[in-house]
Amino acid sequence: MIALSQFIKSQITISNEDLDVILSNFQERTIEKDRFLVQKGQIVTSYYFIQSGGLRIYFDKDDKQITGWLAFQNNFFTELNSLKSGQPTLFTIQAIETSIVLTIDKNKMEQLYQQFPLWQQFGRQIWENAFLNVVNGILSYQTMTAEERYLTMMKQSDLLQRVPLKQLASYLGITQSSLSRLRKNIK
Amino acid sequence: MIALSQFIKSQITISNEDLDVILSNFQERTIEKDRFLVQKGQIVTSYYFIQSGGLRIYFDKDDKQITGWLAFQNNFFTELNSLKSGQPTLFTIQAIETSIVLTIDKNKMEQLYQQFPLWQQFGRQIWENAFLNVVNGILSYQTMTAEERYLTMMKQSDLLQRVPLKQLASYLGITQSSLSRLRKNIK
DNA sequence: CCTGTTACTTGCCAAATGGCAATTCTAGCA
DNA sequence: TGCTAGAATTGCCATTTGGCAAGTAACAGG
Repeated sequence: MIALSQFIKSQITISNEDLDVILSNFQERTIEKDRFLVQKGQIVTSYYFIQSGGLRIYFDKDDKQITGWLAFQNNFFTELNSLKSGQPTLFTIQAIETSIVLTIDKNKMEQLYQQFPLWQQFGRQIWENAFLNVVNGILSYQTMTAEERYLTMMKQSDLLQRVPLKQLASYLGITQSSLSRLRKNIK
Repeated sequence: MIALSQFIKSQITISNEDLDVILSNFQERTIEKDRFLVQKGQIVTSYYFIQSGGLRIYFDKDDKQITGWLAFQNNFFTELNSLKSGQPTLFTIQAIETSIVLTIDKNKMEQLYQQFPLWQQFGRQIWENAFLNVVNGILSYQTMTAEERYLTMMKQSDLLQRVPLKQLASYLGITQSSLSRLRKNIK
């Protein structure tokens, strides 16, 4: 759990003892490429830290899958809607590539929040950062062409080279054919 | 500050004594229609609760203003990028309509976080909710046409009736003429 | 009431994107 | 090696959106 330790320490100043208590609440889980961390209909009860690999979150619209978000290693991730509401999620979380995920139950998380005020601060900062990321996503729709969004996205992770085109296309808000044509122009 | 009290109580269970201490750190400020709460180049150091009215946040792209987000009464709001980084903001926050805003300095906020762990929880929940809102915004770009986004947006607040068309257009990620044409079709 | 400014609409045409289907490419597997 | 299913590309055409400029409407100030 070195990656997670470092990540936490980059956000808050915490003693090793407290850190160990916190880390002991995480469980390691390996998700093979293309397999699922969460499937639609399930109730999401955990937060996830991506130790290695990458995940995509998508949902079914009509008969198509819409990729809503992509997350890569060293990030926290979950489907917050279901987690907060306790309702079954509409989303599926799938591994882009075999990934190691550290999971922590939301009840444990709440418990740690109470136990360590510093951890509550950590949680707050995580969501502030997540918020900033998503806001940038919105801005990209308001100010960039699909082509610019594509180029920007590809810089995020070289994992994306191996993601099927149609998954990327729906993430960019365009169709597979359009993305294919865009890509031809770029070359 | 009744609106704020109610808002806080809807999020956390807090004693009236603690609540009073917290409320005493907020300052009321009235922003006339079209005037600015924050202007680009300033360093944002406060969080804002909109007691009444509505605000828009925009930035200059080339010679145009891009409306990045709209916020209405009973919501917390700030430009988090500048607030967290301490760098001058690229954004301007303007009153759509004369608004009463309760401001709290980020240092005071941090202090309260330390003093009341419950308040830290409040802060976390605010950002979780903000995150959810913005994620829904992203989804609307991935799954809805500009027309659907327009109709959805108009349901948010009747304040929007009075917002100039071009501000709405940039928020939707389209041009003013396109929105004008859309609107004609809808009628 | 006039005037100037700003907001909004519209026409024209170009560019971007979508929808659909046929074709080509690719990678895994018998 | 050859087959096959899924992925990606491409062609054709319709629709949406953009860019620009001209025209119209709304509104505030003198």
